[in-house]
Amino acid sequence: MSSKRFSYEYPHPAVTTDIVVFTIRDEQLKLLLIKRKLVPFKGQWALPGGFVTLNEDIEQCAKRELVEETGVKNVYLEQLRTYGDPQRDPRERVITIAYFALIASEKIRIQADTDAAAVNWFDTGDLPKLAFDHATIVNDALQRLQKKLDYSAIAFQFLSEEFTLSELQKIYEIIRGGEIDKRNFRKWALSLEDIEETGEMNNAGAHRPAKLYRLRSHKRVVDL
Amino acid sequence: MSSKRFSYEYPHPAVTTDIVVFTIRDEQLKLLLIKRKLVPFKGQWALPGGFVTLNEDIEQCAKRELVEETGVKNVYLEQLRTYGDPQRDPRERVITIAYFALIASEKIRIQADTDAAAVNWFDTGDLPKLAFDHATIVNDALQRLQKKLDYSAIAFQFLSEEFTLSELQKIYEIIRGGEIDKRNFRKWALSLEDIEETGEMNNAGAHRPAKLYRLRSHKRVVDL
DNA sequence: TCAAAAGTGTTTGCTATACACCCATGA
DNA sequence: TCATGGGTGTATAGCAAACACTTTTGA
Repeated sequence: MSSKRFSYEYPHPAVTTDIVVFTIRDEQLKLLLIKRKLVPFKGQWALPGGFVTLNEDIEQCAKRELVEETGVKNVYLEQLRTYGDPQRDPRERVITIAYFALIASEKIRIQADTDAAAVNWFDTGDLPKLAFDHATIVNDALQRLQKKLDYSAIAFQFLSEEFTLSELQKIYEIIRGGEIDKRNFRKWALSLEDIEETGEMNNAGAHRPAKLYRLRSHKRVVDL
Repeated sequence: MSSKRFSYEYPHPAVTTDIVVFTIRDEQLKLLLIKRKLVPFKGQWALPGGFVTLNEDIEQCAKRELVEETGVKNVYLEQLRTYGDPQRDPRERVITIAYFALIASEKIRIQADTDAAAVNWFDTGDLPKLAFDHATIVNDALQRLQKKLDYSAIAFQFLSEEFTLSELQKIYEIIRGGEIDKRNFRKWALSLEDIEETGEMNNAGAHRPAKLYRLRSHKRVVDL
């Protein structure tokens, strides 16, 4: 059988990565999905991802798949969890390492590519039926995102280098799903060690211009 | 080649689980290691673990390997992280899903088995040189353990069903690596929703007997 | 009666929350 | 001049930290 060239003494599962990419846009938390071009689950929406090749690191694989399938790059990426139910893929045993990615919406231009028939952003409150166990993965990612808001500076990943405090507050409100008092929020934000004024102002709209801020540590995720 | 019976169209990495098992004993945080019987790293100390078989869930695999190699069962187990550096195993591409386990020291009777030449508990402050990238994995597990102390009831996993507040305090002191004020600690512990007196006392030693407590939720890990 | 661990409250500072008005700009 | 979002301070309550002595038991 010339199509089965890779042989092992013991059975080996296939290994993939899947990436849960979030952004914030139109005042909503959005999730990036692709429409599958191939079986199984052909035509259904799924997380971008794909098989780990033999000589690439798994994080590299996640980044590569993301570029290949959606055109998205330069994201904040962290490992979420590995899913290994023996039945999770109807083809063969596939273990997937899920990643969790955040990106500022201005940095993106998505485009469907080789393995995807379409790529789109979905409101996290209104997702289509997902292929495989991707609904579970998305749930876990949402929980992780919410928890991490409280003890890390992860929210800054949704903003560009320079941002106003109102923009930052909006991020927290959208992800937490509730209003936050403006004065208390600003007091808290300004007490963070690694936030600083740029000196510039954001003149946008018929209202008082807002001061611009940046992270001193250049958008690294910092434990608070 | 009769020894290579498993063939695939694309290369598949091997997948293992490795388990970082902690306990507390002799007032020290201890880690369970096995001495490798086989190459590579024959004779070196390593985390217990082994290959995922085709039809078992990865968590099942971790539990099975733990029993097989060390005789340890009924542990608290959670997934830590997946490690996939292409060079981490000299034999072939091996991706490992690391787990993180805690057990009360009284519940254990360890014993070396098929794949291990020896099994032993090591002080986490004084570990031998470890095989593969296991030193990295252990470090990650230690960090996770310390962080989780603050926002979960994970420390109870080190105790048996019934325990005294002094025993509980000791756990926190050992893992944090510092003394804690007794009155403040008790105030905090007793304010936890799911701790309750058993009514029994612990008459041990030439001193005042201590009240015994238990967790209402029977030692589930609860977010605080 | 001594040694050894169990048990017990109050004060103080910090941090989170609640809350309402003036400011600067463009249209 | 008006609509829009930007910007600011104080009072209160709840939580974390500091701190020392009495109690009960077995040897």
